Amino acid sequence: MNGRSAQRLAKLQEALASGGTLHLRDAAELCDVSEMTIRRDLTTQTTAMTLLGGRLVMANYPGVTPIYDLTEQQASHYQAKYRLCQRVLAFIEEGDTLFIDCGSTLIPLLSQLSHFRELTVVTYALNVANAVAALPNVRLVLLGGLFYAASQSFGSDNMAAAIERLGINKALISAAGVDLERGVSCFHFHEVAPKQAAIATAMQRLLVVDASKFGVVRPAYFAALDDFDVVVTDEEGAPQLLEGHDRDVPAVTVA
Amino acid sequence: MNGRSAQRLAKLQEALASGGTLHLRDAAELCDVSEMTIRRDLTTQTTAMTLLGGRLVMANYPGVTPIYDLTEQQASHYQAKYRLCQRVLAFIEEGDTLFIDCGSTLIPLLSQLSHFRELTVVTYALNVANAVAALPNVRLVLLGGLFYAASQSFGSDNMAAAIERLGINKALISAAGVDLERGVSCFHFHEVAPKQAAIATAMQRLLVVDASKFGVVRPAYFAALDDFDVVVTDEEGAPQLLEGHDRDVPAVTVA
DNA sequence: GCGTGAATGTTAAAATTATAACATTTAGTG
DNA sequence: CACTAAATGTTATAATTTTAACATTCACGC
Repeated sequence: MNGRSAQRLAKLQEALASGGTLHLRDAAELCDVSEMTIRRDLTTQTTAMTLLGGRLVMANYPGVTPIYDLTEQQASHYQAKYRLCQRVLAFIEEGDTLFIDCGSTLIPLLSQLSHFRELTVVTYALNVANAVAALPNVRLVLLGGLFYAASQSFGSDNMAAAIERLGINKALISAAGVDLERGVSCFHFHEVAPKQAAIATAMQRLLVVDASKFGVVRPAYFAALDDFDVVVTDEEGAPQLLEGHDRDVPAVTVA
Repeated sequence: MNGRSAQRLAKLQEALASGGTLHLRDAAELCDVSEMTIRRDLTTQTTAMTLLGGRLVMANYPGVTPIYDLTEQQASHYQAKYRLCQRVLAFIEEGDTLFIDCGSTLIPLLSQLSHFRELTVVTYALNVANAVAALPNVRLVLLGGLFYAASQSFGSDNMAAAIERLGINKALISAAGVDLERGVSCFHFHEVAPKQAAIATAMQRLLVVDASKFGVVRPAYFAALDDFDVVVTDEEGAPQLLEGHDRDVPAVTVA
């Protein structure tokens, strides 16, 4: 509705672009208007900024993003994820070189890695890289390429080759679908190459999936179930789902 | 001092690790204690979390980090950076493939890129990648490798080769030191290869430095001043510093 | 079991932030 | 130049968050 309002917001957004927060007071001063005007700008226009306790922040930054505060249900859903990652943690040893897959499943694991003395993490996901970059005791190797926003990860021609050059100890792989007959699958085709390369090189292969993925098939197939050494999941019934079909199946660990 | 307190904070930190905020109310519920106890945990123990307007956030996340709110001086210092980037913006054209260097100099530029229809950004810096990842209209190519926390950037053997395979239109290079005689330098040696490769391949080379860098020499030399087509800087006196030494010097643009 | 001190809970007051209502200024028009 | 409407400022009030003080519970040694 108002050009000047948009200009102010743009100016403030520049100020925040490099990270940080701006107190409403300072924002008002910077634009030479009253605090109330900034408040109104924020409610009138659509903007990527939010007011959080009197401070202006970029709403789309990780660490602020879900202003959809974790409520009870989400908190309990988080509990499940957390337990899953706790179980994964038991497989990690001092000095390991871990391949960590994209997606949100393995994110809760990352901050736990601070308890080790020295680790190396190899990943092709931006959200994983950001979490690991904050850990001083973990060496981070990011496999770059073209960015795919949908999975917050990178893809490139020679990613498989790059992975195979690394001495990966344990591959932690996530999936969107796991079916005994039709194997393990994900949503995005560019994830297939890195996943397969990691499975091929790693000394130990862990599939980390919550139970909701069982019996589901997704567009991009990337492995058979018995390509994995261990399946880490979170439901009591899961082992039965996988066993007794007179097939080779990996050991199943329930969180 | 207290094990249970530390445990609670750890639990909360897990919850926040994947990004987002947690209302004090929910945090208290999650730990099954009163809000006051969480408050006390936060003040007693040293933690990476902060309370921001009643919400728990990871203090070390970009977008929250400098709780050292931008005050007046910082805001004016920001103004300088902002003007510098505004000047750079004038060189960018629709459809460009930009190489964007690491450091903080070019960060304010990135949110401005949303005004174009289509661009491609090539970088080896994590902070640049994060800012660009949020822009739907910009293709992001991140050159990966081993992460160097000091410069928030990646380094690898074949980075130069990877850069040379890309059709880079304009290289936006930053520096920590610029000296007419002793050339352009930076702090970290792993930055030399990507910078040089970008300078070698790009069709147009822009050196973006604020005036405080003139006359300064840093450990890692990476280019002569006349390797650049344009120098973008922010002080009136700068052009004179560079001209009249009967040498080839690039065009200088003052913000 | 009792006493002790740390940990936690509860409550009230202070400070801050958010909202709403109304006043004032500003830019544009006839 | 007066009129109008949008934009902005001002002020009061409500809601929320923070702080401080004091009460209660819990764990542990005697």
